[in-house]
Amino acid sequence: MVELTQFFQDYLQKKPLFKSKVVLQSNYTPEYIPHREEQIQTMAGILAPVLRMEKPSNLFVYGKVGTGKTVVTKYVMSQIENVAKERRLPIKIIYLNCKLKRVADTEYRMLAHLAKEFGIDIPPTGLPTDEVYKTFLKYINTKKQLLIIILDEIDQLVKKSGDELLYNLTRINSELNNVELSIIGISNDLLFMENIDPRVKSSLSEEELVFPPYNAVQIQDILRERSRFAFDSEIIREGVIEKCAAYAAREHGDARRALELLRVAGEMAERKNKYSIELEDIDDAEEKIERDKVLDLVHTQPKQFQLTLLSILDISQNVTEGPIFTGDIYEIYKSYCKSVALKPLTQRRVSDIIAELDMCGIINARVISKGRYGRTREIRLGIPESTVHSIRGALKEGLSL
DNA sequence: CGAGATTCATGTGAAGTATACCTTTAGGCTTAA
DNA sequence: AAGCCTAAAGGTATACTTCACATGAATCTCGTA
Repeated sequence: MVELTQFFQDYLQKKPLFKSKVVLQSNYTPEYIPHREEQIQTMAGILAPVLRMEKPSNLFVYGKVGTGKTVVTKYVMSQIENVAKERRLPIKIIYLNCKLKRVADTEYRMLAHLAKEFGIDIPPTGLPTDEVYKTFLKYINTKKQLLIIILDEIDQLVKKSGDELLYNLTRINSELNNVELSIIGISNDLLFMENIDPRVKSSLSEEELVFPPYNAVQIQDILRERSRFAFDSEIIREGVIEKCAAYAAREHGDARRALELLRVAGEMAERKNKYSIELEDIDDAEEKIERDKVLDLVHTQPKQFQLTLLSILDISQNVTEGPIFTGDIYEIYKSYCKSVALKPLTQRRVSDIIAELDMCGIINARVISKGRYGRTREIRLGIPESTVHSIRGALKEGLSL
């Protein structure tokens, strides 16, 4: 006990490594966003009419992960909100991430979530979807106002629930007389609009904005800018920023990843009682991020998903080489179900689950034909070999195996 | 030898089922006039 | 008679199952050169 007290004492005595950790977190909206002046300007231009209480065009934002779509959008929105508040303009902006499982991944849930923003409670199930529409519309139509709805990662939603809901959304305006509603769709998938009903397409993307990936130098700028607020200057060793940027640029210029790398590297260093961030901390950070990402994702998934993943991990450890096939997974999965006393799902369902795991990026699955020997998914792990073991361990523990 | 038929192991779509939850409604009970 | 509560009826969303059919290249079959 005494030792622990001492430990905490020491901890507090120690000069903290971080000056401010928030600025490195992914939900932080910085004041200054390097290399996105153009996009900010354009977006501001498109949305400026709201301040005159005119409905701005619907906007569609494209760009790969970590190119600043969300940050820029949120930034512009907060600016608009500020002005609106100052002038007491009845403008309401709602941000909604459609990817979050069990939050907004169906039309119904998206609406329910939207409604919740207005303080309307919609039950998790039971109501007809168009009834929810009516309730929602009726409520927002009671007051004259301008509404901007931001649908982040909208491609995920449409992939799951079809593009009908987009059509419904675009039609909302004609049902309302007090309210003008604009939609900002954000998509990681550059080809997203290709397979969409042309009617919807034209009305939903009246304006489009493309975010190109950052290059390594730009990411360095971003990192420097943020670390200025996050750390004292002497903490970051030579080459650290460069290395973070290089790691992140390796894929396609994912700034979010770069920032996360830097933050976690800081945390690693802090835990090692160091007062500086060195190159090796970045490598540790990379591994930890990968592991945490999967773990976090996995823990929030239903047991069945966990079991399926565990089965995949199992095989990949035993069968070091070569791809994994659905049938093998299903066999192992079933045996695990037995030992956890859980009713196994059908192979049909497990097949879908595997497809979903693929969507999450934990695994890479693709359908191949093995000719005479049938047809199956060829599955490879999408996570580094080094983390497999610890993930597997954590999974087993979580399932009390 | 090569074109077409077969075959395997599973993908995939549609339709059905179970469950959990919703609103509506009708009946019964209580209460107050 | 009005008001309130309850339980049944009728409806929906979601996760899952069942059924049936689709796939597509390795392999087989068999007619032909």
